[in-house]
Amino acid sequence: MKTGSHHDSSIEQRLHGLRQRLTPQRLLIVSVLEENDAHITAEAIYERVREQYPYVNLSTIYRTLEWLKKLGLVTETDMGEGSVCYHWAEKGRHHHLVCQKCGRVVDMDESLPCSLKEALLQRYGFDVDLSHLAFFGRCESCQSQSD
Amino acid sequence: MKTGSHHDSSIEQRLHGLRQRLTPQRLLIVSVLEENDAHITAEAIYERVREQYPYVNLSTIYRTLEWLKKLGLVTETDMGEGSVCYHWAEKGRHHHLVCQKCGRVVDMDESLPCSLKEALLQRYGFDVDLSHLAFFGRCESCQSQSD
DNA sequence: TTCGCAGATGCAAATAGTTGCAGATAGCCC
DNA sequence: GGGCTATCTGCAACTATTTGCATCTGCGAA
Repeated sequence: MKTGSHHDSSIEQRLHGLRQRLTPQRLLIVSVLEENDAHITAEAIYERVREQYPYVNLSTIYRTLEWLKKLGLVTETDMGEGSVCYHWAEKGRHHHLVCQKCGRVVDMDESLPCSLKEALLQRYGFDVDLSHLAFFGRCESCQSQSD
Repeated sequence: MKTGSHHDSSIEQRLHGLRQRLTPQRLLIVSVLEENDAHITAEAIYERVREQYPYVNLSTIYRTLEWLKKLGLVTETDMGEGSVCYHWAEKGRHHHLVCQKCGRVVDMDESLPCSLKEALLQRYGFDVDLSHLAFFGRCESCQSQSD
């Protein structure tokens, strides 16, 4: 299933430029991720891809997500919900604060993690890859309550 | 298998004081963790406990680790090695910087994460539970090298 | 346009961790 | 010391994810 040149997206061109193979499965997985504003699980991507490509295998989804992660095109976050979440990296870098009491998720921008990153580079010479962090704890409403 | 009173450790007394059940399995798991200075996986704890309690089940190990985590007696860290690591919480709080290139692990004390924690409390009103963090990236030696 | 091959995929098995259920038991109360 | 019960445990099944292997295929080179 080779898309016509007039359908080629910029991501296809970029991947082609990086000498990466573009299989039908990969193109579909990438488009599901690009179209998805929220985080998405591997299982949900699998369901979406199967709509157009019924014989795709779940292990291919996982392998492709790993490949995209390695290329820096996707970020992966464990929100503590039992499955890891994925997010198209260009849809904005941010992080999360997950309340362990009520489950509320507060988004956090990059400024504080960037400060930490710079401090770690200074102190330890270590260059942290701040892809997509999730910190667990208690939100404002749940702090006064005990367990 | 009830330990004699002269064998009761302070942790047994504390757990008893918290109205927590002390089963033979739990006592053994706790002692393996207390004796272990480094991080340890669930599987390794299982092997150690089986030496003295052959019929213990791996699901009991996982359940007990979850219970100890909830009590704040153990911390859990994913060092990216395929299994989560556990550490007796009183053996010192620290965090890790894991190099994705060479695998080297740099220990980090609490001061920088504490700064982040305070900043998050100020900015978002969110009280982060800094139990045992692991940040991934590149160490000093591996930064100049490409993938 | 065809060919060859490095790498992708599907399949099934494996791994780390979780869960439902029935039976066992720690420990409190009498 | 014995009884009772809430909770723990072992077992087997399950889930999310990874991996080995054989076959397929994207795509660059001729």
